[in-house]
Amino acid sequence: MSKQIQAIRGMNDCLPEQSGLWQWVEQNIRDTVKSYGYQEIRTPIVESTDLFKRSIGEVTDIVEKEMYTFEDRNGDSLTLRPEGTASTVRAGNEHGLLYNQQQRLWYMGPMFRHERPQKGRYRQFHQFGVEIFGLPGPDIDVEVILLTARLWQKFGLSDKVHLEINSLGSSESRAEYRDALVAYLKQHEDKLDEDSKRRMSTNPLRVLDSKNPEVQALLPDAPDLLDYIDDESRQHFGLLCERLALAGIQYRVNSRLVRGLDYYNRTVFEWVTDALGAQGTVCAGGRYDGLVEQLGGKTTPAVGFAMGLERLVLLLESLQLVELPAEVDVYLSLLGDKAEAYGLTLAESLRDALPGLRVQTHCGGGNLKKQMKRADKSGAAIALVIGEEEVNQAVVGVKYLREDKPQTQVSIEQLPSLLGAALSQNL
RNA sequence: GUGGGCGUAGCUCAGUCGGUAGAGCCCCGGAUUGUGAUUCCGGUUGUCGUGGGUUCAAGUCCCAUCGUCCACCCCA
Repeated sequence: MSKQIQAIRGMNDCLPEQSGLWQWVEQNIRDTVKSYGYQEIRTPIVESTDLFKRSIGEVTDIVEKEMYTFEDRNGDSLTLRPEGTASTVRAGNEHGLLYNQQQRLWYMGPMFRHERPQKGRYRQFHQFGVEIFGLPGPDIDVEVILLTARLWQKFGLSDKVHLEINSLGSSESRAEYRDALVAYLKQHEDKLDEDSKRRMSTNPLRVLDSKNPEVQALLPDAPDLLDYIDDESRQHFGLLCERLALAGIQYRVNSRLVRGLDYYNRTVFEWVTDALGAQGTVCAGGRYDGLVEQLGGKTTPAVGFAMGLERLVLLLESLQLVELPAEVDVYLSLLGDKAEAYGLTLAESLRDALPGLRVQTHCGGGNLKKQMKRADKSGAAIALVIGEEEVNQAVVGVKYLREDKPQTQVSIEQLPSLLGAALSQNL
């Protein structure tokens, strides 16, 4: 036997056992964004490397060491997208969707980051995201948060996640704060660990969410981000908080919440769970009013978020909140050549008569015992039994696999209405 | 990129002091000529991740390597 080829590290197969839950999640997401009037945008998985360098920030880990970057045959540097916002903005600029317009867009699909895999973090992972353009006010910030809250509701996760919000202010006030923070940290440099010292030069704000207790101990006396934000941002943030409260959304202001990506300003938020180990952020986003211009478009306010679908699915699995219906409603057991030939066309006519009915036809022959085992395993509520007798008399045996009802025999004519009534909940 | 745990049947795992490889589940057959899920009986399943080393002898000890999981970093 030759050596088996395996999937690439950190890239997972979605097996039949899991695909049902994934489809359920995806369907709920599609229904939800539809109910807000958002439109889908689909962009390529591969983009110019420069797009991500310019948007995410040159010195972020994502760009420095986590991108799947390779050369095209003509020497261009291409990258498998590590997130969805940059591509959306690129497409929006390229097709004139953003200038002087309002857009409420969503996307869902695979993203790629070359990190060491661990629970809730994979090299190919999937994100659902929303990007809104042309709306500067806190009202739309509230709307996208409400949309996420509605999703938790649908998923039965409302009491498993909590919302943290913050404002980063304008890019100017953020820079001011950054200087103040660095000055403070410099005074206490002897107490900082290696990571924090490194962050001080690369992304000082991220020292704020260090997990090192000694570093954390320094922070209560450190300058507070919310003291530094500009008046307009303060007002924006005040309205955001007010309207969230009005909408009945529980939140916690966390003035140490910063986002890793460079392009955020003003509102940032995170939905966090403690049920996923170290990767507790299941959804995160914020405002990025400068990015469209940074990528060559006209100044356009924007806000959005991304949700990690693996984390979401992991959460749903671990809490066992979702009970999916069986994949099959009716299993057709066929005994003998005559019944086998007959069965395939009968199944087709049932699918014609009852759209939505899931019929599985037994293939491969075998005795009835074997076929009933298959029927049971399929999850079907009803097994139809057809042998030569039944074909000759134009009847079928109807056996109920999930309830205590005697097996009956009905004519072919009556079968669709009987199935329709028996399975009305599923159809 | 750094640290730690784990790789034995399709799956979950046991395997003592180094002495010729085990269980449960799954699957298959039978008890029941055409009736599942329950019960009983029988059966199949192995490059012990890979390569090297120590040894009379390695699943077991040592080294390397690959894979995987968890954590750090970072992020959804």
